[in-house]
Amino acid sequence: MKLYIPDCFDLASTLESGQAHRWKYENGWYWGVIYGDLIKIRQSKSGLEIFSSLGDLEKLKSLIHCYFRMDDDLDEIYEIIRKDDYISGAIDRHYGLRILRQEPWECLCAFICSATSSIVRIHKNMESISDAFGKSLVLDGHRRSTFPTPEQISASGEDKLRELGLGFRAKYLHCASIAIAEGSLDLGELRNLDYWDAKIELMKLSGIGPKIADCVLIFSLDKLEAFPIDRWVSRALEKFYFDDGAPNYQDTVEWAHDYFGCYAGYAQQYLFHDQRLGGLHVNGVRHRK
DNA sequence: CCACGGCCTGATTC
DNA sequence: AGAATCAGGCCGT
Repeated sequence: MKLYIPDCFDLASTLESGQAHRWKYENGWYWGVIYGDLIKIRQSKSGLEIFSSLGDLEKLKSLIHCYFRMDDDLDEIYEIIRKDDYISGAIDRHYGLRILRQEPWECLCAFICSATSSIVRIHKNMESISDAFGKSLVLDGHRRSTFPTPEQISASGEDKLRELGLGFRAKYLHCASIAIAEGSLDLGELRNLDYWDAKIELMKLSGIGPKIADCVLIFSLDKLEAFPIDRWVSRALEKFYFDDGAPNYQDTVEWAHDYFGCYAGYAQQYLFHDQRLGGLHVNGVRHRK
């Protein structure tokens, strides 16, 4: 299937800016599982080419539109957040990077796994969880698994998650799966709350602090003012905006709202990605810090 | 309110 | 090679 897309879209930087954790790049194609469907996707001059394991193309078309937030008017967003030369440079270097609208439960799990971990390990954790509990899918000889439901995970227990290599995060993930399976938390409902109220609800879960809550809110629950502050963003803020060190987490988020406005989260994603890439590669050579 | 140690374990660094 | 250090936080004290 071929899909027309807005001019302002870059598949690679969108999928490789650390928001989503189950995409694999191979020979020009990105492979991933969304909405219980294994798909492969690539970008060409004319649009997106997509192949699906289920083959319901009309449905897939609207899901892709939703997942990549094609309705976001990036040029308008850029205009609002382009407040200075630093953010402006980051925007220009990663033009077309979109925030994703991921499935909330999978997104929550991924960021529970992210605590003091590394990207590689998060990806492995997510694959192990899927392979252990999910449903098998096949496309062009590639086999992947769906991400399991809260019920599938809660039925199994913390020990199993530890065996899968989650470490101390196993308890947090297991608790979250129970909370959602038994209905004491409805992630989808959080879309109806405002940013701060939704954040409070998420942080009632053990193991979910302000940073992970912000990631779930921005990457899956439509709160584009969420402003996750991790090491990388913190580094960018101290380098460009706070000579004497950034204030505490919440005050910094409020500062971001005042400074960048309602799309502060988009600003965060560009700062994050730019900082991470800049730190990883200087003159094409990988180095630390 | 802030500072600190501990938590699991695998990847990366030295 | 083998040992240390670090990695997209959070919790309890």
